[in-house]
Amino acid sequence: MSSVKTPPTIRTVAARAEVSVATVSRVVNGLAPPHSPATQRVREAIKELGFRPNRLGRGLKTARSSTIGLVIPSLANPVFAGSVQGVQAAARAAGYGVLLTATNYDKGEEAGAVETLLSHYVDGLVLTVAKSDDSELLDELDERQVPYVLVYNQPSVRHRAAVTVDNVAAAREVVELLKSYGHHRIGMVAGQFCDSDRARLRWLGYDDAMLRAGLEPDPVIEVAFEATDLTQEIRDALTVPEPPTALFCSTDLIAVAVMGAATRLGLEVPRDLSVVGFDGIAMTAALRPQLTTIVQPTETMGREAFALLAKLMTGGEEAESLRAPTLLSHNLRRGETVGPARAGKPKLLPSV
Amino acid sequence: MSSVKTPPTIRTVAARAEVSVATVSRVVNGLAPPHSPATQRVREAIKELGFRPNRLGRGLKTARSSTIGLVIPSLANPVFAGSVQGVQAAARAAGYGVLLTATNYDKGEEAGAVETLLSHYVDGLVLTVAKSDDSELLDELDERQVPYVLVYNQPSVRHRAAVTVDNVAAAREVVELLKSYGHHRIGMVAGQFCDSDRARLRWLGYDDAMLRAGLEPDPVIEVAFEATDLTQEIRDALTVPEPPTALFCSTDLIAVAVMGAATRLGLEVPRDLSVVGFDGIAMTAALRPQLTTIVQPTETMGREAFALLAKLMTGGEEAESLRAPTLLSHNLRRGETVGPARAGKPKLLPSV
DNA sequence: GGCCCGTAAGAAAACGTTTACGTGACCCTG
DNA sequence: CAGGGTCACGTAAACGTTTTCTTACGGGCC
Repeated sequence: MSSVKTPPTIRTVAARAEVSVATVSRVVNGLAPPHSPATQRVREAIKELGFRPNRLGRGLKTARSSTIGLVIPSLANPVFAGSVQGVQAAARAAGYGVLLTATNYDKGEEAGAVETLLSHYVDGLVLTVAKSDDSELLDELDERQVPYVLVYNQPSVRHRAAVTVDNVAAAREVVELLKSYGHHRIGMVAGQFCDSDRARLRWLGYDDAMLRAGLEPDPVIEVAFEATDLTQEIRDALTVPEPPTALFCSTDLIAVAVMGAATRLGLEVPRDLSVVGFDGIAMTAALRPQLTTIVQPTETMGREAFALLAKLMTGGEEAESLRAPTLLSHNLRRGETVGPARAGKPKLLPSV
Repeated sequence: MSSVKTPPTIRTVAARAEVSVATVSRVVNGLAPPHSPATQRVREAIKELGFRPNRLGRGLKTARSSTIGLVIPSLANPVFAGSVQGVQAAARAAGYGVLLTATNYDKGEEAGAVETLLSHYVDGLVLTVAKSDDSELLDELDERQVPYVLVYNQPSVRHRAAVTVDNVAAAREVVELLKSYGHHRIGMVAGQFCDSDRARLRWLGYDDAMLRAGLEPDPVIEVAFEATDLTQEIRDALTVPEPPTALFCSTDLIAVAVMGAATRLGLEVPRDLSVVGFDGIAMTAALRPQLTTIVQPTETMGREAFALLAKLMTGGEEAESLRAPTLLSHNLRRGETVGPARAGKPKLLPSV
């Protein structure tokens, strides 16, 4: 009665088609003569039985699982969700499964996550890590010859495969845009540098552009990535002798939080304060005022990353040449959150 | 030189500890006497060699992969990202890997995705599908005795495991809230019903509450899930003899788009139009005005779903009793997008 | 002291594939 | 027609585990 019928194996098929298992395997893998009578019978048998090769068996033999691992800081940030979507789509098209893990911006978890994935025998990894330069984790992957591609990380060492935008250049563009609107005091709000080398690179671009423009960079306002209420931080940043008239935020999520804080402080964006983000997550386009930000092609980055990884995994001769950062082009979206620099000091609402 | 050292197997360990492979296996699985000398030696050997059991080999033998499949419509909607995060965290804690697939709201892809996952020999599935009631896909899973748990879906048939909120009741609450603000003409903006039974249930609650309150339900304004510019649709909906003074949106993403459209039409929320969402995605709390919406405990739902799935997979006796929808409690967040019903007809900006 | 039972550990057979190697059958060439 | 070469297919040995069945070894009990 409750007999669970076990799925057909290559042997069942072989019996049905009256051939050997080897022949079935060859047909499945496209190594058999395409029109021989045996092949035909095997094809029929496969169809009739609904046979699907068992990946575990195959994996055991070939030492590959047709599965890749994907490590990201958090799904709460849509920018990562975008790349995941891209990786996943590309992987599925190529017959790969995607094993997902989030690290919650915790460096310790990164290593654990990778270890777990490797124990699942993934064939390669797509990673977004905190730091991509002097990373023990990446060093170890290099040593163990595990193929991997970084996304969003922009390593300065040349032998790591990565897909990203030029964070430094993009940040410079932002500063230039703000300057063209007459801003002189431009602040930067960023996630903790130690948790994200992206934040650091964006700051580098900011700093460089400020100096180049003859402006004095403000000390960076460091905030938690997931913070949703930044009222206090922004209030503090604006109650100084010469408060910034514009804030460049290292992510869109932070920018949205900053805009919320501004409203709560009685400021109007962009009249009293200009705000610029970085990432270009979809929802910020629907906001009023629409966020001015650097748009990254998140899904494309994911697809690109998988494509690269696929090449690394098949391990061609040219693999070495692939181990270098790929820079995709970004796009400065001119939204509605940047306006002319305000002249006087803004009046803040008292805190409740 | 380029010799890739192959990872240690159970046999390597056995040799090193001078025991049989069976003993090693037993130690690894905790079936060996905890203090026998042999066990000690095995433990040492494992540590020294850095041995990790090969899941493929194990899976092949035990017919389980300690991997589950996760199917969601899209990662672009943070509400799904939330549940993924929950599932993933719980799964990892339990030693399971998570294979992720997105269907892009495409019913055809659902079946394909599941098929792919099953070919990876996942032990169970966590699904968010378009329709959970008369679904061929779910019927087939039932028949094949694949353990699965639905998330966000709220099947009316009783034998399907699911974790969700009470969509109907929540929608009723929304209508009641709006009514308490004096709204009589309340419109509903929803994703296509055929693509989401959630949208349908929320409409059901809306419809029921309207009738019960003696109000006349408007015809639903159906929009695409991913639509970002709804200006035209909202304009049309408001240029009728008696336009709605409030719009209940079936998702937060739609609500944000509606608010954007309202601004573009020269309307101020909530003065000219009240807007309510559904989902409670984090960013809508940071928006000004803050969105009034039904908050679902997304991450908890994910965790809960995995917990349920785990029980189903170990297939206890009591498994049958688990196959029923679990309703988690939601929360009506009173934000700033609902105000008193506007008396006159709003003036819309002309289209550009 | 003989018997039985419980416990520890080994031998070996699976699990579902892929693939190196072998064996005919066939064709082509000289 | 002999010889070699190609091709289609079969045989069987892996891949790394788990697990059933044995065997061996000590005690405890009468």
